[in-house]
Amino acid sequence: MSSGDVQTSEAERAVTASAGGPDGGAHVRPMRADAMKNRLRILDAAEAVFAAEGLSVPIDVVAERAGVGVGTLYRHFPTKEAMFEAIVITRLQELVAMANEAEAADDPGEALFSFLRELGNQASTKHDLLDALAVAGVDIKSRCATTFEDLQTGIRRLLDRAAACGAVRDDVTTAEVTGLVVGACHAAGQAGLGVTPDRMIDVVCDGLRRGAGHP
Amino acid sequence: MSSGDVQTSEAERAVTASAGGPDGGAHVRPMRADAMKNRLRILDAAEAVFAAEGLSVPIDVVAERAGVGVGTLYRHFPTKEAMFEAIVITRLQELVAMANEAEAADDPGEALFSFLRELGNQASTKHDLLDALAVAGVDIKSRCATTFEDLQTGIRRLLDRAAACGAVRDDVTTAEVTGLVVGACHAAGQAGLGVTPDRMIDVVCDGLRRGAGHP
DNA sequence: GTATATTCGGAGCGGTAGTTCCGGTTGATA
DNA sequence: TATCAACCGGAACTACCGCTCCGAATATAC
Repeated sequence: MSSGDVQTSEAERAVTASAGGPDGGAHVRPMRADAMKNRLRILDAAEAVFAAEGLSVPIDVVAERAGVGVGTLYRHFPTKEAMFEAIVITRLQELVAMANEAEAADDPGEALFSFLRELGNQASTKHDLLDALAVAGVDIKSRCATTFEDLQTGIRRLLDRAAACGAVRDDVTTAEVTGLVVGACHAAGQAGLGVTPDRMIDVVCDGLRRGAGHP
Repeated sequence: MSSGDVQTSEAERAVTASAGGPDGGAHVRPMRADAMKNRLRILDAAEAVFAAEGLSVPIDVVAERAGVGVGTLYRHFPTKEAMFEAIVITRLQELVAMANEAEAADDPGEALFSFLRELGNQASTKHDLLDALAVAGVDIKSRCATTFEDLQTGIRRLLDRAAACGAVRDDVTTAEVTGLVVGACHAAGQAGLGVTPDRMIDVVCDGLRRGAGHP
């Protein structure tokens, strides 16, 4: 249950630190006002642009949208991937929290299914989250790895609980379920064939229901 | 029913033309022996490399594997995409033929499901096919478009037939079914999480079975 | 054997994208 | 207000990739 506290670097938490007030460590002088303003603008721009275009968007686009030069951008984030992680990790945390909440629901089956639907909504709305989930497991590097494992754990709990009460089949893995949902979103993301992930996820949920073994 | 005859350019069919013997048109002198040998080596290398690495592989890799320079490669194929199409289109044609065969099967439901399983096998084995199917509908350009539409039609027939006899639900589209299968393969293609598409496609098939309306 | 058109090969061009560097600017401090 | 460290901006550097170009090599025809 280490999903609550997150590893954030000194530089990045400086925003909330000086925004929320003086924290314990006084040895780091607060960030300059213009620097902090720019940092927030960069984060806003990055969130919007990454959500709309995904990870493949050039970094200049983020800089332009934020009204900032690329140099400024690299002052705040050592690399493009670091910036990407800063955005994605909060999205993952939201999902983790959602999964933990769902665990308290009465109907284990419906708890799993509604979470999967929400996962589909998020993944098809935020293109960067979709990208992150699609390659999760490839490059296990980055701070996202921990949070992603938390998400995996949360989904596994939902899945196990639903399987234990016979709501879904018990021979599917967490990776397979997430793979199906993320895959559906990936297909839905393609323009030109007018497909929404909703019905595809319905099909997946129905498929999970079928063949449920021991009630 | 135009899935049998395929549009091939003059240059590309020259291989089979001069290999099989003199054809009708005598105004085109047969390709030089070394050129033909290289063309075949390029096609072999391209198929292997694209299957293993997908479309994103640099063209130098194909050239190196074929033991030729990139200049030679571009002599035979005007662009990288053309080479890619030359490989993918035959794969698509195989799938179209498979879909047409499946239409003659006794059990419409099982015909659809076994085809989807085979589609999954192909897509997860040949990485280039997966790439092509994943972006099908985005760039409707290229000669693949026609063949891809043939494939869509074939799948639609299987789907309609299965829905008509009540084997599967009747509210899903062809794009959704292919999206689910291709999405599953996409997830399975990620190394590190050890997932095969088989069981995911099983889940999809079960999901299609459920909610079948009018038998 | 010679002539010639065809083909080969890979250095190089142009464009893209991530990252660095440094002169100019500006907010914080006294 | 004056001083200075921190910060800004974008030109430039590096790496990569698709593609072109042209002198060298060679298969084919006579």
